[in-house]
Amino acid sequence: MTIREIGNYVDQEVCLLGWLYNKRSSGKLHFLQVRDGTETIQCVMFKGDFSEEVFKQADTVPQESTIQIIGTVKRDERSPLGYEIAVKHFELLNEAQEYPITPKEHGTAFLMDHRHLWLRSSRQHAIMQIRSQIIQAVRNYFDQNGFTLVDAPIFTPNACEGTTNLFETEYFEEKAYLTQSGQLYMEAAAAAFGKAYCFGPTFRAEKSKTRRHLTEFWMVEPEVAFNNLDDNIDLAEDFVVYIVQHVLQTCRRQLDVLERDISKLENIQKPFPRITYDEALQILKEKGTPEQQVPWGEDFGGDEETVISQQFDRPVFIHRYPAQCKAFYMKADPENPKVALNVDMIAPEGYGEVIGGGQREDNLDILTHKIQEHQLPMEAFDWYLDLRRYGTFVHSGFGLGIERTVAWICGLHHVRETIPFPRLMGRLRP
RNA sequence: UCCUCAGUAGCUCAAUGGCAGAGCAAUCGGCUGUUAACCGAUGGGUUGUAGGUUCGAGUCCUACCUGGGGAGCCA
Repeated sequence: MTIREIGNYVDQEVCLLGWLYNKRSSGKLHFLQVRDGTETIQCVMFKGDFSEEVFKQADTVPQESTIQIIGTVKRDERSPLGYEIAVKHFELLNEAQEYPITPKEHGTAFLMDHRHLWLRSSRQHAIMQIRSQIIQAVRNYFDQNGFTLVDAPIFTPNACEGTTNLFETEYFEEKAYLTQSGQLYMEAAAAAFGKAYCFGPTFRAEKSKTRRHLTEFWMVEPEVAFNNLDDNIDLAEDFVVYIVQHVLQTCRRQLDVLERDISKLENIQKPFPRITYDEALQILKEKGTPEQQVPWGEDFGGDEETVISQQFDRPVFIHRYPAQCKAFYMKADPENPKVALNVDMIAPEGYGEVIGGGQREDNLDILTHKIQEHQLPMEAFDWYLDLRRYGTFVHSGFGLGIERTVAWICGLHHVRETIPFPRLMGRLRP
């Protein structure tokens, strides 16, 4: 029996193993908030039902002590869960030492130092359950739509985009880097399986300190043979709607705990607006401040993304950025080679870029030329160029950042709360 | 890397250059329906580190360390 399924046990006697989350006492009555990992329930003890010692003990149990409760499940409107347990038997299995996280407020640094304990708190508990459901939705979606899971390596011999800082590590006699994307490998997978995706951690050694950045984060990256840019956007749109609807169906209580505005999520239905980079610049011209006027050719910053996303009540796709600010593998638009066939998806409410992707360059000569142009080591990409030598094909894909998606769906201010043990610049512990 | 703010009790924060304090937590007592319960009492301090100015520094100055917020880059 877990508290999550307590509704099936009304008026029955149950045995509950858990931890004391909080307690209130009223002289002849104790109210114990007990959590078992699934939920928290109020357990009520009347003085007359217990010996002097046991009733006294229950009043002095420290927070987070391990306890066993035997009692009867009652429906009760006064209890937050709608049910409570009338306790018949109380046993202290382990008395906890003084618990550092109290029901009062704490600072971010203190909570992050105690992340291993903070995960027990109701808000963090709700966030992790939503994260788990988001990941389940990701897997369901691809599994049900003919994709094959193809795991990409974490050790890589070279930078696949070259520019950003990578974590370097020793690999026997040579240097290796922690992956920043599985994309190049997914292109190989698309040629082998048609529809493929990978899901795993990625690493960026950038010394960025913002609420949207982690040094280690999880990314899901589908890649599909014979999809062009429009097909790719269709896929991303369908995928995001599926994830949000799945969370709405499975995590109502958790969204409640987080006080998330559900109506904002119910809005997330097809179609999402699709605008070009040039149209996005036009929006900034009309709605942005003087500082937010981006000259053609430059990428948007967080503030600019927010201004653009505020014009819409659902995620917005921005496509065809200037090729000069995008990676070498992006295919240029045949109708205007100055722009790339890429797409970013900006989440609403200022949550920023959640998806980045596009159609890949499939021409051997053009791709070779671009690698030279970006001054990347040709030998590192020899295997990658093989994909254009042996049956090249139109293909597209994208990467979705799990933590930013969780932050958006949960309505959180900072991505550090969206992953169990965040890795940030200057934070490696716990 | 740059800009900016902060560091005082276990936690969150006060303290005009002049006696280092409150709420919560802890400990003890009270209360028969509490919802961050409430009421009373008790204990709790190398004011981030090193130096300097001053009769006197938590407070002013210098350097360093740590953390928060923001920027660039990105998912």
